[in-house]
Amino acid sequence: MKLSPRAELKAKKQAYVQDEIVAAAAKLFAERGYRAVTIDDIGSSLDYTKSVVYYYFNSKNEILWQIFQRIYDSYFESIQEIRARNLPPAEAMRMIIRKHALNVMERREWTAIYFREESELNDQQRREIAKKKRQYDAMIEEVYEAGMEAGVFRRMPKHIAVSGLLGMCNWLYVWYKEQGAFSAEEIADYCVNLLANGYLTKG
Amino acid sequence: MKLSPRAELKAKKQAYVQDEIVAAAAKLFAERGYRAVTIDDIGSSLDYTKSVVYYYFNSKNEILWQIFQRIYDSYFESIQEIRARNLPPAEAMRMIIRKHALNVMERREWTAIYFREESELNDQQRREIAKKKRQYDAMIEEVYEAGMEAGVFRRMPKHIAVSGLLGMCNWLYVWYKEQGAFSAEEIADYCVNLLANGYLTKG
DNA sequence: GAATAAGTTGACTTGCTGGTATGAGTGCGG
DNA sequence: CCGCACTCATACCAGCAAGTCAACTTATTC
Repeated sequence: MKLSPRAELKAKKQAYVQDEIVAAAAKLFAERGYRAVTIDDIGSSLDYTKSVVYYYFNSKNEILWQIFQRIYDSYFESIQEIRARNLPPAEAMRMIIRKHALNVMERREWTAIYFREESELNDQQRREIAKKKRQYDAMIEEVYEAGMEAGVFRRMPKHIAVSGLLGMCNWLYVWYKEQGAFSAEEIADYCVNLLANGYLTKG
Repeated sequence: MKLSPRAELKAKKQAYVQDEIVAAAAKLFAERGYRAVTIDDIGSSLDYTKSVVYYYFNSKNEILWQIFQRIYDSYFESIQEIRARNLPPAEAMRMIIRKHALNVMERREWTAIYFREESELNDQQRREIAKKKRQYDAMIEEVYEAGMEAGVFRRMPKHIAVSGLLGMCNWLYVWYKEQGAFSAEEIADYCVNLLANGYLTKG
């Protein structure tokens, strides 16, 4: 599909402003919760009026939906990339956990929305997200299964294992602070180690 | 302070109805989010009118605050009790994790509210809860510290360790289903084991 | 059975918020 | 220099939800 230079320019600007708005909205949603944030708030935080926001988006829900899609896609790609390398399970799992933890910390706000505001989506959106979450988990469960078969991972229901492992990482969105004493990388490494070997020093 | 028999009866009934209302509210808040639930909704779910709810509570916030206090207290007591036994760190930590995980699963809905709706509290309430959360974590960090000094726990920043351990447990409120294939006890045991020894089978 | 207290009702107020209508300013293409 | 598309502001509306209130009903006590 060809676009006139004019239309192209328009598309580019619109994409830019949309990004701006989504980012501003995400920040506010994460702080105060979706319902507590008004379109006015979102606009004001960028020195726009409400109608600017409505010019770029049809509804508040549309903004939220964008956040969900973008955050999910970025998570999905990260894992896809690791899986594509066909590494042995132990190596793959280590990288997945590390990357997942880093993603959570780097995108704290978006992640918080992703986990907290699911009930604000409509039925269809919720179904879609639920499906994607299952896909994401399933990818990692496959790795866990392979690890168990290779005898290198603890034998346990893979769903519980993966939910547990990801759980520790996901929780980072609650307690990780950028200003903290440790960098995201350091924390991610601690998590990987803790999950891989446990907190006990046996031997 | 002495109460007349009449006042006593009144207090008893009020306490009962308040419990009912708080429980109903918690269920709805957990499902749909605090802001999305109206006082009418809460009342209707018990075949009361909105006015009845306002007869027993002064405001919507008061209901939420009750939920926060009650859930925190129950968590706190569990840990207090374990700590009071002065067990060796490895034993204590195992019991703490197990009990914490069980608490999360048994009180899924209340826990969800506790973690999701903090932003709906006012400043003073938020400060109070933040303080209590720090206290709770600090108790467990002490155990972790003792374990490190005894040489039985992996050396790492205790705050990261405890946040990680509790994180896996806290996340249960997201994925644990009562109807699932495994009981809360089984899942708690898997978590304890995974956290203590890691997912790798070295040795 | 009167007096008082407890509990309940439904209509009302009030403020807010998502979304719309309309039109004014701006700048590019011709 | 005109006209059109694009961008954005102002004013507005409809609906909703928290909280209030005075009146009413039901228990309890003496």
